[in-house]
Amino acid sequence: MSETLGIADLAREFDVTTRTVRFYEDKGLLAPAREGQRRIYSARDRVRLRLIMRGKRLGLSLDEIASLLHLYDVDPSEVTQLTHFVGVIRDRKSVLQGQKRDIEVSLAEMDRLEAQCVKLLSEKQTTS
Amino acid sequence: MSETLGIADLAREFDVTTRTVRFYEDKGLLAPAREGQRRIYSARDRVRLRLIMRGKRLGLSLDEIASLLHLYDVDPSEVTQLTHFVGVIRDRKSVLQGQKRDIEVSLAEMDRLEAQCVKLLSEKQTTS
DNA sequence: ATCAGTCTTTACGTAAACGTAACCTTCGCT
DNA sequence: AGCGAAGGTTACGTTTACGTAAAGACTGAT
Repeated sequence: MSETLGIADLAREFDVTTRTVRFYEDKGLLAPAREGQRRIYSARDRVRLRLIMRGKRLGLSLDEIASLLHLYDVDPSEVTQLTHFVGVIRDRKSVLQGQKRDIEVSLAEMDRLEAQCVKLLSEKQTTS
Repeated sequence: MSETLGIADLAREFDVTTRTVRFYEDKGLLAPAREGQRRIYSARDRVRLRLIMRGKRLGLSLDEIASLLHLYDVDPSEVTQLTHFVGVIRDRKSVLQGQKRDIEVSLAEMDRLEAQCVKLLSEKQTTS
């Protein structure tokens, strides 16, 4: 019983298909080790897949996710790179803050709608 | 200078193409009046398009947006419809709350990364 | 009248994110 | 040795959300 993590294990853990995992590898989002032909996934790969899934829930494209993942890989040694890096991060932050606002607005609307419905329902109840 | 709002006006206002606006009509998301052949958009159409754009920013598919828009149209007279309606709203709310959480986590990570970079940059500055 | 500009319908093209199918290897059993 | 399960590659199919092009209609201005 080896502790190596195969593709099926990983897919099961994140509730995706093996096809999806291989597709992400084609896209350069994952780069598992190989034991002969077979893919072996490390803890780092799991972290990456977790970030990918979060990105997807946020509505990012795989390309966008790829560039975000790349942020974590860049060796932060050059000042120019670092400066650019900070810019990219700030851009993403403002996008995320905008999305958060949208969500809060939508949630408020939903609360209003829900309250209206509940009220209507309770009225129907009492008159029945 | 008529006050009627044509497709180009609407498209410009929301920074989309006319193709997109017509596409949304095909999908049942918009239903503008007609003056002969030409589409005339009302204030209600503008509100709808605004909701559509917000849905898109939240990563919803057009089909999901359609069903949400439909929620606003339903005549809330039937109890069964109302009950179902409330269920749909609560589902969407939980999805949005999850997304909000994801965003907060991501924002925290970005803050961390940004702080790291700034720190590194200031170190490079002092040693230059 | 015509001519540019704006609108219409119809329809084929496309990029993204996988699904699905076909076919081959390898490993652990019995 | 043979068999099934799991993993591999290759490649075509599918859906979504439009882009883009073709070809005709209408409308105001010159």
